[in-house]
Amino acid sequence: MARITQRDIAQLCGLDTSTVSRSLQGDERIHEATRARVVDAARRLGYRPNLAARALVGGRAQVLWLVLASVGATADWRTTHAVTSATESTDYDLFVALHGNDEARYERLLARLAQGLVDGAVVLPRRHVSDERLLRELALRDYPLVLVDVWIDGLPVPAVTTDNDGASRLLARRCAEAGARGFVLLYGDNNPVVRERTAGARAELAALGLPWTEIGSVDDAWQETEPWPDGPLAMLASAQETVLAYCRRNAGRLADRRLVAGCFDEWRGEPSPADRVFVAPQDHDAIARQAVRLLARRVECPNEPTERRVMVQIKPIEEVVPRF
Amino acid sequence: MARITQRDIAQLCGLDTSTVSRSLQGDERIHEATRARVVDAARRLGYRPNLAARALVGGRAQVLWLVLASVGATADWRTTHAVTSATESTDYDLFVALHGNDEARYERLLARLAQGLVDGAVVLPRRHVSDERLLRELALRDYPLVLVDVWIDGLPVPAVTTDNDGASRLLARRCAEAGARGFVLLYGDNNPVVRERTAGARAELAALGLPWTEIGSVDDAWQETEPWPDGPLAMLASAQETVLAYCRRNAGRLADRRLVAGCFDEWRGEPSPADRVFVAPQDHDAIARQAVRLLARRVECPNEPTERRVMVQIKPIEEVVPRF
DNA sequence: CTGTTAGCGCCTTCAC
DNA sequence: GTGAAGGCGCTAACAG
Repeated sequence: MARITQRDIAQLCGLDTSTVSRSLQGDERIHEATRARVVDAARRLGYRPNLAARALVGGRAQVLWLVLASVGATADWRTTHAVTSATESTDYDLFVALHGNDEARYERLLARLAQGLVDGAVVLPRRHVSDERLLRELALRDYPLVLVDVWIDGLPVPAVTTDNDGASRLLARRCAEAGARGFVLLYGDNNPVVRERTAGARAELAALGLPWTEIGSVDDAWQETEPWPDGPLAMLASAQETVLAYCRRNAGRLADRRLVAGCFDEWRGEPSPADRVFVAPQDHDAIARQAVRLLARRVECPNEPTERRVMVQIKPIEEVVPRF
Repeated sequence: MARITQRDIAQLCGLDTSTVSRSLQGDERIHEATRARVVDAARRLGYRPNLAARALVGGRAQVLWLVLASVGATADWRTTHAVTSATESTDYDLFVALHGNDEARYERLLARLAQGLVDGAVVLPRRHVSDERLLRELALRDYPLVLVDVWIDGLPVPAVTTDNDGASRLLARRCAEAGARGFVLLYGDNNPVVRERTAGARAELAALGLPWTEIGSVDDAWQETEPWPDGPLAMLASAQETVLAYCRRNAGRLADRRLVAGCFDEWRGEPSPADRVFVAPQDHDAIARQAVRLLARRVECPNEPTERRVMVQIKPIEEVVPRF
């Protein structure tokens, strides 16, 4: 695999390598005939520019990474494809770096970021992170990073996420409009995202004057400090699974009440204990586009101050008809 | 993001950059004290080697790619994770390059391969390939490539695949042992893999003296040139879906016969028209390991002749109990 | 319009 | 044991 370099072309054409370089870049100043000769020779020789050399001199590799644990879950590969597509329209190439939640692999990957072959990274943070030392270190160096879907409190890295507050309010309102008279909030408080969803629902329900209870774990039962008005009960959660698990655990109490359910992203059409089901579909494509846009800008204008958080609206809330 | 280079360390320590370079590589000849000083300074300054420079001088980037269309399908992300893990134990890092069956993206990706930032690639060929010009071109240059799961006739690139012939024979035999007296082979002939599976089953059934028919498309009905012996009928295919589709289309003819089914990889426990179901699980982990091993060797010993095809045995055939 | 020169960051002879 | 020098392939500033 004898590597063909610009020098080979230069020799063949009786030119200097710098002329070859300029010709290949389509430099205005080069005589059209010369350029044609060079380009032709390059093609004939099967010349491929050496990107390592280019990255070295340019200080840029025109490469972005998507760093995430794995691509098995639906949400993960959707994001993966969305980010890949979003990068299409830029001057960058995107590659996926998987760490499989393995500590060593994660460290190794992040270490590679600041080593000249990657200009920036979209990071899907691990769910149960104890120590984000490495991300923090990169952030300190102003290495271009963008988080998606989730953000990490205290980490000075921009994040592109759903407007969880707004989405949660919409979802609660739709359930109220469907007649719900009491609300069970199953978002939990494991991370900033679900806390924001809880807060949104809370605010909306307060405004509507409807009673609610917040459940930390699907195993907890809810309390009505004073009896709630008659009428359907709404269960709101991030995921379908949570709603179903809760209904299963509290089948007894729920047996004689009509139910409404609301969750994010999708309801996969399993038998449902709720009469009506509403879904708030996150706009993963838009999130990916924004993330890539933000990242590219951070790479190209490192000094420009950057938004700390970009909010993306959900797609219109859908009502799903569950199969029985 | 002022990049720290070996020169910074050299200045700080009052040494030459070459000494720094050697110290950082753990060169034997360097005075232990010097080495310690250098390593310490590097750590304090937050030095990260520039991999573009290293790739340039070394001619190697220590990077491998997995090139595939997408990671949505189960088989694809399984392979992705398997290849990622298999690379763990090598000196290479692996990144995933997705082309989404988009012609332009595919070309751009393959073009990048021979450009100094990637030492070799595991390629999961596209299913419906008209023109593998680019792969052929890379192969011609002896660029290190390895195909997995599938191979392409006439393409001089090593492939790591299941021993489809052997697997298919085993599957046929198990169905015969379960009492099947007639066989419908639904593998089709779209690609070399399924042709090999057809051939394997054919050979086994000939040896067992059992009758079979080969169906090109699930829409075709089968012919018994002379009536088959009484007893259960076996339907063999690469995927569960094919078996189910065929049974659906031929529900009438099959209604009064007992059925046995056999397929590759998995049977996802849907209601089944067959009493007994056998699955030949491909060993994706082993395939990935072999592929990475082969690729690494091709990168490191470019002149050494390479195996054209590596066959991996399936895992033991499983009987699945379908839910009704 | 094109050649000369210098340098990106690192590694590797070759000297001392 | 360490320094000096050269080069990997490419680009950019400066000449002419």
